[in-house]
Order: sequence, then structure tokens, then C-alpha cells
Amino acid sequence: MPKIVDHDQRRREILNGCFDLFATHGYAALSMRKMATKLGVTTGVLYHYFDGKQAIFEQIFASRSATDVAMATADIKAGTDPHQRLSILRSFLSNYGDELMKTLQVALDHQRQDASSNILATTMRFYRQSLGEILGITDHDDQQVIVSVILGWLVQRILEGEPLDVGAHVNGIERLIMTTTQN
Amino acid sequence: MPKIVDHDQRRREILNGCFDLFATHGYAALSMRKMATKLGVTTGVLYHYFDGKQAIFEQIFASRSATDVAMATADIKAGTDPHQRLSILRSFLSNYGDELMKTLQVALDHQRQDASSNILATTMRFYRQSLGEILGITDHDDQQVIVSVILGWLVQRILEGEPLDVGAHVNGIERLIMTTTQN
Amino acid sequence: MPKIVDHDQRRREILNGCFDLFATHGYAALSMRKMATKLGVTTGVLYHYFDGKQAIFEQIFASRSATDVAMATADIKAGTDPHQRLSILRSFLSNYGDELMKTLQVALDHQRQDASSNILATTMRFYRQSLGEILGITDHDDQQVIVSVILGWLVQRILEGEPLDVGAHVNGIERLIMTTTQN
Amino acid sequence: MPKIVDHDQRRREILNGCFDLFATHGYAALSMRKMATKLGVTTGVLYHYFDGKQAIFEQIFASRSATDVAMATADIKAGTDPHQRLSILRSFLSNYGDELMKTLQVALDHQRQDASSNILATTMRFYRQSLGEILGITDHDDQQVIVSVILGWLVQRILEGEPLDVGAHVNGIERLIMTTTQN
DNA sequence: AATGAATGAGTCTTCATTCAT
DNA sequence: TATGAATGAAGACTCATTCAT
Repeated sequence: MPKIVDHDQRRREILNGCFDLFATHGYAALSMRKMATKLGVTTGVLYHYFDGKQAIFEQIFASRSATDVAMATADIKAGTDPHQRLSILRSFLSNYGDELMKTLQVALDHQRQDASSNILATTMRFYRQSLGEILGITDHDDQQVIVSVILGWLVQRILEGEPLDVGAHVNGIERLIMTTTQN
Repeated sequence: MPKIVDHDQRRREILNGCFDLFATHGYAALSMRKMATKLGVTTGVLYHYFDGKQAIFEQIFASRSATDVAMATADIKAGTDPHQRLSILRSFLSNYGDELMKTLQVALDHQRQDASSNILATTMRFYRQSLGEILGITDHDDQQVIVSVILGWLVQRILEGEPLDVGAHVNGIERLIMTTTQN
Repeated sequence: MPKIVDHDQRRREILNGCFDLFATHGYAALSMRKMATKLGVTTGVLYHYFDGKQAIFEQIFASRSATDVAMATADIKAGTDPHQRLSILRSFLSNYGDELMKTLQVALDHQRQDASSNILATTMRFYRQSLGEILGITDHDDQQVIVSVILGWLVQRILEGEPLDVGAHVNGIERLIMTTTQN
Repeated sequence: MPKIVDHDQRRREILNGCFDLFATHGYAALSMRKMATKLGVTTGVLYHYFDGKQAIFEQIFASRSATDVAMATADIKAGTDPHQRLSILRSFLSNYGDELMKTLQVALDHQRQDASSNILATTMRFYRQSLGEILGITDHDDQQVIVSVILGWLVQRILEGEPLDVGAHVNGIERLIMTTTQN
């Protein structure tokens, strides 16, 4: 009878533990040793559950980018009134800003790690469309600009080291929606 | 008899050559050897002119963030008519988008190298104010949102691997300016 | 309730399965994991039946070198006419050349693993005498040279990657026998 | 002015030092660390002069297999009288047996390392032809058998751990030459 | 001013082996 | 009897940095 360990469960735990580490240190600067140490395991364990550093990194990215959109749509879909939707977007960004920031950092690393991969372009399109649906915006240009506002908000938070107030940005998004050129 | 070399001139040449390399590969993934090879010098030369990798990186960042703002203001200051100002912003972003993207990548790396440094927060404030002056915007919140639009535009360009059309974003900025809540 | 398994039977099966693997990959390059995978068992099983990698290797070698000589004598003993004996040698080499080649490879590995062991010297003497009896040659020098012809045939086969025609070598052995200096 | 080191000279010294190590330990069992230690250098030095373990190994093999044949032909070419030729072959094998043995061990390793390479087959053909010319033997089969006698002599020496007397083998070769079927 | 040889700690990864179950 | 999770040392190789020349 083998040691009783739920293999997949353990994998997911490790992945979750790695996410923050990759986000804060960056792919190249996070060594397997440091990763193992911070997780309280040995390097051997990491290689028991994964095929290597790159594999861990990719699985983290894949699982997180899906999770984030799911979180957003789950929260926001509920509202139907445009005003209500914005209010929900505001609290979503407030609550999950840190997580989104880390996902963005991991995504930027991913791009450097494998510039030829088109998974990021695909993911961006998915984010854009999801946001469009959530806010009821169909115009492609408007979607892009609003995504930019949110991404820019995250980048400023990264660069300054502390959260920016989300209010001004949601207010900006509202004005963009109201002045949309499509009608 | 020492070779006749302008020490500072040589330093600047090396720094200029390194910027692209750091922007493309990232701090951790760019080795001194690769750096030397791409620049056509030996590692010894790099250590003759600089105190090490970290020193090179910091001097690059310092010199660049100043340069970029100088480029922007030089181009834009001229215009006084709001319409004209936006038109100049558009062509500035078109022309220097790639350079700005690289600066952003280096800045993100810098933040990871030394999260405690406040040089980035200072720089961001400087950018924000400069942009405010250029576009004639004094409201702090509006400045933040417009900076976000530009940063978001750069991030999308990074993540998708190809330039986004700048028109939609400048148009968004225009709408943000027109609907400003101040005054 | 333990599974009904013939312990020794299982051991022999594993040993037989390992022989080809050791011969093909070499001692150092054959990991226990690969061994287990190729045999369709787990590493735990290998350590249940054996004391470790070195132990498996030595038991393989011991069991094989006995087997090979048994094969040879069984086939050849029958013939008494010198001509007949050579003909049987020829077909023996034809049929078992691949197996002999593998045994040689394992023996060469064995020598590197434990150069101080004298089992190989003993085995060689045994081979030599067996061949002498088979071919009716008593002179020690002649035995050595004829063993060399066969070993050389195997080595050329190894180095060239494909079987050499055995005819020329058996013919050579015949000429060596006919011109023997003894008597 | 750089440190004064003759790069190629140093390379050759290191290669020469490695030859015995590869021959005695085998490719897989000789680690770069052990190699460096035995040579009295650091691993960094090995990577400064070579592209890696495989590269060192291949260069050793290439340089040695050429050297060996050169040694043989240089020594033996001189004699024209068949009897004299055999006498020279005898002393050549006596003197260089150890070196040839090591070359053979390296070659056998090489074959396991890269079975698809055809350099060994080419080398074997070269050895065969050289030996044919030296001994004045043109028949392909006879060349093969005589090469086998020498290879077998070397293999027995490897397996037994001590040199076999060369006399019996040279005598065998003589008898093979005298009874050649070609004429 | 400039070279590139040298170092030794660090990189990712694989290994033989142990052991709780 | 059998599993496969876990370990820690060792594998090949790269790195930033130093220094004799």
C-alpha cells in the first residue's frame, strides 16, 4: 500500500505556493532551490510532481489566467444595471487587485520566457471580450482602451509599490463608456 | 602610453548599447558575457568602466528615464492649442512607442531588483506631472487615469507582441479630457 | 494475505529483463528508474528483490557468463569430426552472436566497475578451456589466439554497428588449427 | 596585455590528461568534477577551453585514433621483408599495447555514447586498410581476421587486467598470412 | 586601457536509495 | 508484497567577478 497522498491535490498546493514566488521574484531570479526552500520541500519533490521549472511556470500561468477571468465574470455577471455593473467592477478591482497584479507580473515574465507563444495574445483577447460583455461594450476600440485603463492601474501599482485608489479609474471608465462613439 | 580614449564618452556608448539588451532579455537573464559579446567588448572592459552588473543596470535606468521625458516635452511643448497637443501626443507615441515599451520593461525589472527603492515612485510622479503640463491637466486623478491609458497601451503591446493602433487610445484620452470633472 | 509469488522465479525474470538494458545502455548510464520503467515495475520492487544496483548488475553477469558457455557446449559437444565441429561453431556464432556481443559489453562494464575482481580472469580461462575442448585444441597459446579471433569479431561488430560475416573468421580459425605448432 | 597563455597548447595538455581518465573510468562514470580534480584545475577551466563533456570526449577520440595509426605506420613502414615486418609489428604491439587498449576502451564508450555516428566504422576501415598495407595483405577477409586477432588480444588484456604475451598472437598472424587463400 | 584565464558558488536537473503505508 | 513519495548528494553546466599580464 502506497503512502497516502492525493497526487493532484499536492500538485495544486505546490502550484498555489509558487504563484506568489514567481510573481515577486520573476522567472529567471527564482531558483528551484529558493522555490523549494520557501515551500518547505526539497527540490526532489518539485521534480517528482513536475517536469521542470518551465513546466511549473506554464501551469501556474495557465491555471491563474483562467481563474482570474472566472472570478471576474462570476462576480459581475450578476449586475444588469450599467451603474450597478460599474459598482461591482469597482469592488472586484478593490478585492482582487493584488491577485491581478501578480498575474500581470507572471504574464510579463511569460512573454519574455517564450516570446513566440501566442497564448498571451489569445488570453488578452479573452480578457478583452469578457470585459466587453461584462460592461456591455461591443466596440473593439473601446474595449482596448478600457482594458488599458485597468492594466495601467495595475502597472502603476507595481511600479509605485502600493495600491492606487481605484475610484478615479472606475470613474474614468464610466466617462469612456458614456462618451462611446459607437451608439 | 595609454590609448587616447574619452572615458565618459566610452561609458555612455556602453550604457546605450546595454539598454536594449536589458530591455529584451531582462536583468536576471542577461549575463555579463552575453552583454560583452553583443557589445563587441570583453568582460574586462565592462568591469573597467563600471562597478558590476547592478551598477550598469542602475545607471542605464537613471539615464533613460530622464531622456524619455525630455523627448516627450521637447516635442510637445511647442503646441498650445489643445487639439494640436493631442495630435502631437499621438505622433509622439507612434514614434517612440518602442522606446517607451523598453523603458517600461526595464522599469519593471528595476522594481524587482530593488523593491525598496523609491526612485520609481519618484519617476512616476515626474511623468505624471509632465504629462499633466503637456496636456494642460491639473487634476491629480485625471493625470493618473491618463497615464494608465498610456501604460496600458504599452502593456498590451508587450503582451501581444505587436504594436496596437494608437488612435483609439488618443481618442480615449481626448474624451477623458473633455469630460473632466474638475472646473 | 500475501500475494502468491514465487520469489526466486520473480528474481530470475527481473534479471533476464535487465540483461539487455545493461548491455545496451551501460552500467553508469542505466538508472534504476529507467530500469524499473522498462521492466514495467516500480523502483520499490527492485529494492525488494535485490540489494541495489550493483547487486543486480553482479548477479546478471554471474548468471549470464555461465549460461553462455552452457549454450555453446550444448550445441557443439555433439560433433566429433573436426570439420563438423567447425561447422557447428559457425552456426553457433551466427545464432548467438548478438547475445555474445551483449555479454561482452556487460563484461567490459563489469571490469570497470570492479577492476580488482578476478572473476573475469577466471571466466576467461573457463571460456578458453571450453573452446579448447570443443575444438580439440590443447595448446594454451593456440587457445588464446582463437579466443582472440572470436572476441575481435565481436568487437568489430560492436564498433561498426552491424554484424560481420562470420565465414572469414571461422575459416581463419580453421587455418590456425591446421597450422598448429604443437604435436 | 592579457595573461600569457598559449590557448591551443593548453587545450592539448588538457586533452592528453583526460585520455587516461576516460579510458579507465568510462564516459558516463567520469564526472566533470572528478576530471577537473584529477587534472588539478577547476571545472570552470574545462568549460573555458571546451564546449562541454561530449566535446572533450569527441576531440580526444579523434586525436587519438589518428595518432595511433600514425604511430603504427611510421614504425612499420620501414620494413620491406615480410619477416622483418612481423618483427616490427611485434615490438609495436609490445610498446604501444597499453595505449591501443585505452583507445579501444574509449572507442567502445564512444559507440555507446553516439551509436548513430559513423566515425567508428570509418576509423575501423582505416585501421584495416593501414594494417593491410603494412603487412602487404590485400584480401579483405584476411584483413578482417587479422584485425580481429589484434582486437581480441587487446580485449583479453582489458578483461584479465594484465598484458597477454604478444608472441602467440603475432605467430598466429604469421600463420594466417602464410595460409592466405588468395595468392 | 584592455585582455581573457581563472575561480567557486550557483544554475537546473537526475540519481540511488529509503520508508510510511 | 508492493507502492510511489521523499531525500540529499551529485550530475553537467553557467555565472559574476577578479587579476596577472
